[in-house]
Amino acid sequence: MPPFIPENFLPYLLNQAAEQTSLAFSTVYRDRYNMLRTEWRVLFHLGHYGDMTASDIARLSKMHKTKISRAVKALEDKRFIAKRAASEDRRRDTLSLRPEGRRAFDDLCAIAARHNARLLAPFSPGERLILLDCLQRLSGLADSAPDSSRL
Amino acid sequence: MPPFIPENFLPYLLNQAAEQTSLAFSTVYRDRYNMLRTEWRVLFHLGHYGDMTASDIARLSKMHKTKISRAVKALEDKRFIAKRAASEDRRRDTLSLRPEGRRAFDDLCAIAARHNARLLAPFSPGERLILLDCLQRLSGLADSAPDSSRL
DNA sequence: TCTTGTTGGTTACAAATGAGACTTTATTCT
DNA sequence: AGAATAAAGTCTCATTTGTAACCAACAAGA
Repeated sequence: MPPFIPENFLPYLLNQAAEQTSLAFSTVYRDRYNMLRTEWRVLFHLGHYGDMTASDIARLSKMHKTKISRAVKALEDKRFIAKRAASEDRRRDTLSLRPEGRRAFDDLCAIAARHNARLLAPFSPGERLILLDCLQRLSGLADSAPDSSRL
Repeated sequence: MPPFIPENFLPYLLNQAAEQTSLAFSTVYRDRYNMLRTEWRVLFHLGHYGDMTASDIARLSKMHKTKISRAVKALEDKRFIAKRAASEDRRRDTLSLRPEGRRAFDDLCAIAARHNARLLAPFSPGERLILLDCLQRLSGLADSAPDSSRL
């Protein structure tokens, strides 16, 4: 086990890495679409996984529901997404991307993909595989991902 | 290069991993010492690297100076650290741990080390090496670490 | 010396967040 | 059916954070 120094303390290391890697991209969605990170995340979930309710997003992204509620309202105001009452349960609203939101999603995704590639570029393919795998296990994202349950 | 899906997007992945891994430990310093994360970080820097000024901590940790200023004040109120005017430059204050702060640091460090070991336990030694190395490179922490400049 | 610019640190105000109460609708149990 | 419980989502308030202005001390140049 490596020695306990700041450079080996995972919570600290992950936080720093997260901030460093998020910085450049956050200016993109902020400057281009005046979005906050939570809004970009909600947009991303809807664009990637398709229509879903706020609580679906909460389960997937592990964000608190109040954060999502606020992001949804902001995205509605921007005309990026639309709400419609979910078929049976009148408590739920199904969220979906409007054409304008789809365009923003496509645009941002292209930039995000490039950004991600640049971030991963310094690592060897083997390192990339291990890094991503470790992070997925640490993040607990695989636990609730919709795709993994369909295997 | 891996496909661009949420589970491979580093900023998102790192954020989720950071939140997951920080959660358990944040309750420790909060419940035991009523500290915020920024306070724990400042305490940690002083405990690990020795006396330094607020701007030293800012450079090392890449935290904004207002955050540090507030954390320093809170730690002073808790009697964990003390300020004294830095020798020459009367703008700077050298920060140092009081005995009480040292005790808290030792206590929290022991718990943090155990926590870190538990987080790293699921990975093989090879994975650990690569994970930590990748994260250090992504975090930019190595850039300004005082030890690396002494090599 | 007297400006001009820079740095360390604090303060003030606006914006974002978290925790929990609250409303409405669905579910379960008797 | 009626009461109790739970879930989806919103709202409110206290806490935390970010941005920028600010003050004091230093530094450099005319």
